[in-house]
Amino acid sequence: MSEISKTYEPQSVEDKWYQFWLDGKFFVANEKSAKPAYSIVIPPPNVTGVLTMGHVLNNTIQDILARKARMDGKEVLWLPGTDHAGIATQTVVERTLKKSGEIKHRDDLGRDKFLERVWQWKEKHGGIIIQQLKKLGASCDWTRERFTMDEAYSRCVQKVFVELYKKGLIYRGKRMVNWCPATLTALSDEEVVMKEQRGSLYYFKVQVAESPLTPALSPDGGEGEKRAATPTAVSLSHSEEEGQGEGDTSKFGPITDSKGRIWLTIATTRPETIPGDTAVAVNPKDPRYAKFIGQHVIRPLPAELPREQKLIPIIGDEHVDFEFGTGVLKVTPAHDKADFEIGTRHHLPAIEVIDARGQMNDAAGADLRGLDRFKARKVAAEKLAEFGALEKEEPYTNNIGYSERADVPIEPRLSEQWFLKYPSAEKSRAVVDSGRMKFHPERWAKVYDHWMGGLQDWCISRQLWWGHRIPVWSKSYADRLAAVRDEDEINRLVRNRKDFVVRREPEIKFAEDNDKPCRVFICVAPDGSADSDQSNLIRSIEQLGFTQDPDVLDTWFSSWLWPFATMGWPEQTDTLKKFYPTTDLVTGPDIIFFWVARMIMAGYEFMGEMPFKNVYFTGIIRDKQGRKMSKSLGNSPDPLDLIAKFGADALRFGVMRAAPLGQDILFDEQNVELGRNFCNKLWNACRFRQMQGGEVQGEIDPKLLTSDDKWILLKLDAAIRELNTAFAEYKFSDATATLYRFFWNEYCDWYVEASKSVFFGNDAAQKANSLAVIDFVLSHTLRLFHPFIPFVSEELWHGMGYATDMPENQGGKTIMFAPWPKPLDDEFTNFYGLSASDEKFAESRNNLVVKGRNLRREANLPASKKIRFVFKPVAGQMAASDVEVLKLLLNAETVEVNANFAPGKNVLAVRHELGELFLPLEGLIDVEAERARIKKEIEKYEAEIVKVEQKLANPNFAQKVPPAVLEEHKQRLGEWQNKLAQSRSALAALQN
RNA sequence: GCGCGGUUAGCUCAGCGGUAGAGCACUUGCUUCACACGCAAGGGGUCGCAGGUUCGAACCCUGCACCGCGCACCA
Repeated sequence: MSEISKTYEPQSVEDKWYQFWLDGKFFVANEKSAKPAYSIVIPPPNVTGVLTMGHVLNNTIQDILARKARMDGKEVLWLPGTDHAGIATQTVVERTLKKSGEIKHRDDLGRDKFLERVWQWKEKHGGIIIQQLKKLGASCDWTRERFTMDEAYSRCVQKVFVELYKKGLIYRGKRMVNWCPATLTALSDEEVVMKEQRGSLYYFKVQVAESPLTPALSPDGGEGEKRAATPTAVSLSHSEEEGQGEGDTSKFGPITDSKGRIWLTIATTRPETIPGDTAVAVNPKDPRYAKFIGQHVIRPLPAELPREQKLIPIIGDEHVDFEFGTGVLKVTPAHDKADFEIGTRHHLPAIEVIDARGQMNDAAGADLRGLDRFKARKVAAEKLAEFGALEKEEPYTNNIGYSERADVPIEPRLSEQWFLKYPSAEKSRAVVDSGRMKFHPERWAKVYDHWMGGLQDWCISRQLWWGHRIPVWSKSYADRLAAVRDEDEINRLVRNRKDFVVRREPEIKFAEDNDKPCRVFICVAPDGSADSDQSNLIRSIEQLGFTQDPDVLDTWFSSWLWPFATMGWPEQTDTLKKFYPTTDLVTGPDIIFFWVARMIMAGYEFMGEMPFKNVYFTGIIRDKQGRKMSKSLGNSPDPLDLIAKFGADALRFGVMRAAPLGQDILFDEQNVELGRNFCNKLWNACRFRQMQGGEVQGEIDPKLLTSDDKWILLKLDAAIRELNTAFAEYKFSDATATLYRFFWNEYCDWYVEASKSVFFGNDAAQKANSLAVIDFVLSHTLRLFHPFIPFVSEELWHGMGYATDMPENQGGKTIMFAPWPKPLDDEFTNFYGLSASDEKFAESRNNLVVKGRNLRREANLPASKKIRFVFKPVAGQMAASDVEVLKLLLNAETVEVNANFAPGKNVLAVRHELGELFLPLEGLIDVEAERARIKKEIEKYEAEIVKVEQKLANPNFAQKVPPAVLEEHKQRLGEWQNKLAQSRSALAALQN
């Protein structure tokens, strides 16, 4: 520290050291190192993203772990990179191009041109978040930075696709998917969030087509039928009075009108899908409706169809809950997941009535055609009302799926997509259940287990352009014979290759199926280079008329390979050998299914081993009011602004202090301010040391240790132990709290203040020894701080000269590799004669100081006024050095030690285990105030004594309590009684 | 509906079987020669409610209430 400024100025320090670390290649991991490995892969942020508070939390923790591991002597790899983030990036680029007026839709550019623009965007913005991480101090090995669309990475994705395709785990199917009408792509179940939505429940009636021929249709003639045929039930209104309360199935039921027609009432939230209904379902056990199974109803929409095309069957299905709604369910296999399943069970046709954009198509009929689905809902209800079929519309709130990203209701839609049956699921589930892989906090293991227990196949294809294009080429043939004509050529092309799969759909049976159309799929892993074998193969199959699937893969289909695809897989690289499985993964619980679970499965499937040993789930950062941080709320501070204002260390420290294990964090700028103040305190404490002059002192002379020296060494020891515990449990907020308490309260407030009695004196040997203690404590403390506040600790490490004291590779060059402090061992404590009684004495003396300061305050004497104290030791002598400390800390003119002091009038007194302290007031005291204070004290002591006495009086207590506890209580009682006696005599003295 | 968190000082949170704690905020006094991004002293809580276990409960058990989250959903 050549120039010693009064306050710490991070701006002038941080960039300098970051560059120094980079230049020194201190972040670079060596896979050939003999040191034990520690590794961590960054959760790759979106390539076009900017740093958020969530990133700050997450990456600070990773940096702390990485830096601590280096100091522990580990070979550390913290592997950074970014994710291509399919939908997010494509949307951003497309929106920007639209805004600039360049295009109206991405089709205007075409796929290749558009992708070119995305790449340009990536080159321009992709570096931003990386630069921001550097600002934060992240010690990633930037020489190994990866991107999920790097060429090598893409090859991994393709290889994985082929392998899973070969195993039959990836398949193509027309299924009900979550369709996003805004982004026009399918989504996985995980990308759908349920949201409450206010709407209406529409009740409408449909006529049973077989009525009014009722008598012939009911062979059994049960209860329900009677009701149906009862003339009193002709009213079409289901008034509320009819029902007998909730769950009363008599509330609804078939109704026969005056013409003998039977009507069923259906409740729905989506009348616009009526044209897509292909059945009406009732529960076969429902007495009201069971007899109608096998009959038909007349579907009211589209209205223009002839009657015979409106007939849809009434089917029986256990899925129908007869307590809910009217007990009659309309079945729309093409637009509802549950209905699709019913449709499959009953071989119902599926009629699509809503198109990809969420608009009604031709099949929806003349009334709805071309309308948006929500508009169509209103129109459909109006139409039903017009026909007299709408019985009522009541307000209704239900949960519906939203596209998480586009924030619009998803449309369940039948669509041909690629699906993955998850591999290695059992092993992946077991590894967490058994505790071999640890989750912190542990409770997430249960969430994980639950999800793993209900795995649904993963829809992996997306109708986007930005991403890994599906490596499958296909060609349709009108009949099998046409396919056979190409077969020889295909076989020739793919002979002796392992990186391909050929499949025909549907499977062809010889002879009889010859005239059915089929498709041939060839799945190839291209390697990207222009004149490779694979490229030739692809060229050849394209010449045969095969075309590549236009879809890309879900972003997470590349992310789930991150822990090994970034390390050179599929080669068995030295990096993989050294650093896989990784040690810790630090991420948010919101991507436990998206990412964590899938990485575990990929790890087992492709590496045969778990990808990480520990997973630390951070909390979610919220604002002061507990709201999630979001751009639209504007409640998300820009971490870079905070760094500019307070410094990166301050931000790190503040966030860590506020982040208890796995709990959400209510973030407030005050946290950062606290961090800033703390760094400044550290700075100034070091500055104080510098101002005492002299070289770094190495040797501590045990003979010259003061009680304060011994105390602070013991406190340092305690702090190291606490920190180690906190690290073992991933409790970073505990760690920062310990650092704060140790450094600010114990070291600065007590030790440094006490040491001034030495520095203001003139015993040179004693001064040198105190400096040696300070240097010992500070050089350890800076190391304890380094993982949390790397910049200021490095600055001070050099500025104080501690670096020069260390071997080159162990702190001599950088604090990054200085060894993590060990708790003091027996040899040390014996040599320096440290014992628990030293600790107790110093604490006791400090307590005496507090009491003395109280006396001064009670007497209303200004802190600056030098006054005389008299100390009457209870036994033996107090060391002169301790008396000096008393004098200094009490800001006393003098502390007179007098074993025979007999206080006269107007002398404030306080009794203490070390002795009595007197403050002669020479007539300045406010007697009344003092009496009031003592009376209050007496009340407190009396209350405490009653509490303890009651415990001791309980006969059970003495019998059942451990002896130590009993003894402690007895002692405590004695202490309170002593204090009480003192206060009483003090009160008496004042009455003189 | 099932599950998971939470409920402790004005605020944010520790404590998880033996004298209720921290930081911030608040009050008072300090331009004390490292630091006003500071120093010193202080006020403030029947630990959500009701039972139970125990010599003893903020802490363990059982219910309940409220807040938050996740999963599954019924039209």
